[in-house]
Amino acid sequence: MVNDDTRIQRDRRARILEAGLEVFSVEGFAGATLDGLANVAGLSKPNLLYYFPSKEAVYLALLERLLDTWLDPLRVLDPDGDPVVEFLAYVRRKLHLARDYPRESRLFAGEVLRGAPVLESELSGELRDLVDAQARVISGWMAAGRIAPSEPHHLIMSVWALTQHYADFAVQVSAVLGDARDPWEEAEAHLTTMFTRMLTG
Amino acid sequence: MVNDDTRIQRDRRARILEAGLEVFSVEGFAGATLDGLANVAGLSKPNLLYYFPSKEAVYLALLERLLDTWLDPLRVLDPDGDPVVEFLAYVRRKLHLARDYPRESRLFAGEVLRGAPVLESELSGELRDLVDAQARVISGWMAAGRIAPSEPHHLIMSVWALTQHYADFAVQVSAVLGDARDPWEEAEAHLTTMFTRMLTG
DNA sequence: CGAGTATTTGACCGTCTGGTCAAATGAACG
DNA sequence: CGTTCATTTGACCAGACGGTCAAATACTCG
Repeated sequence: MVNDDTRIQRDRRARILEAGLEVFSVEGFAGATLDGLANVAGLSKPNLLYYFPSKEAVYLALLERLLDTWLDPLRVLDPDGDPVVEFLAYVRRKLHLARDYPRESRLFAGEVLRGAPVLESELSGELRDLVDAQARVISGWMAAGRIAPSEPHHLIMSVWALTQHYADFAVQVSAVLGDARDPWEEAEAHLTTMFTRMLTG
Repeated sequence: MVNDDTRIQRDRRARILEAGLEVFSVEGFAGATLDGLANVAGLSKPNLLYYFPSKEAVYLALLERLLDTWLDPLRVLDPDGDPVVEFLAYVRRKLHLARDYPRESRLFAGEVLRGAPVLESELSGELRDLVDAQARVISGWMAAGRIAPSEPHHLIMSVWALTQHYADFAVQVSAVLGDARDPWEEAEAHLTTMFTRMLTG
């Protein structure tokens, strides 16, 4: 049989990964404890270790699953579409990803902050290739005079920086804006304005 | 006597803070160990604890010192200057701060990522007040039609996000750009372009 | 049911960690 | 010189941590 995972195995693994996301994204890898992890997952510590061989294995499994999801929005840039529309759609997709999956965003941020000891190879492999490819699409648009010129790699990184900021620095954003305002709604308007002006020169 | 710190005390405290910056900014608070800290500082562990009562005290002292430095560039916005020049100067100052003090940037990022348990009060106090004040200056410029309209708080946060990104996610930036390019030089050009277009509509 | 397998757990272990303490060493100064 | 205070250290401790293990319990299926 290809899939000999029992119903229980799938359920437990899912609960552990969910707990890992919750815990690692706040406490970081070093700050998280197996006991805490097991607690959140609703399992005993040895029981958790029955499904994952170590704390690091949980962390690794999470990061592995993460990168794909994280890069997905970038894959969809359509070279034949309207450049401004296409790019703004990308910005919005990325912002919504940060809004809907802030724990994933923080997990990723924590990993990269610490020098990306785990993700390093994927960053200069998969990530770089994808960015290069999309940068070429954007370069094409610029060369055709369809959007204002700028450096495509930095343009893409700007999207990451600006969107993830609202998830990773949520506490700071709240402190600055106050509790009455909706950061995400305002962020969408702000980023739309910002990138529209950036692209239309 | 007002200052009864000996020469040795000043030297040791400085070395410990320097070591703390080095260690905390990479490993985070939880990941750092007193032994590691003492090692980097060139002291024995009990000796370090002779100058700071606990690991947390070192971390706290670092953060306390940090916020002021961190907000300084924002204080200098001159309402009577040319808006675009003033704002771009702020962007450049902030970018240079990130370039010259990446460890401080990462320390701050790590703290906020974890929910800012230590800095929380300062964020909704000192930080918020300063941002509000400068946001009013920018609002004034917009009302006078001297720069294109946008939401001032988000505009300021955009500067933070974009500049600190190059320090906090340095590994990722390097991975994307490759080793041959100079991220900081390119960043300055890119951010100048971006904010010029943003401000001039 | 019963046999066999999957799952769960309490008890345990070696190591690391933050922190203490008493004793040793060093500097300053009359 | 000797006294006094500042500094440094090796030895130590209690608790937390990651992880193991053998035994107990639940589940599956003939």
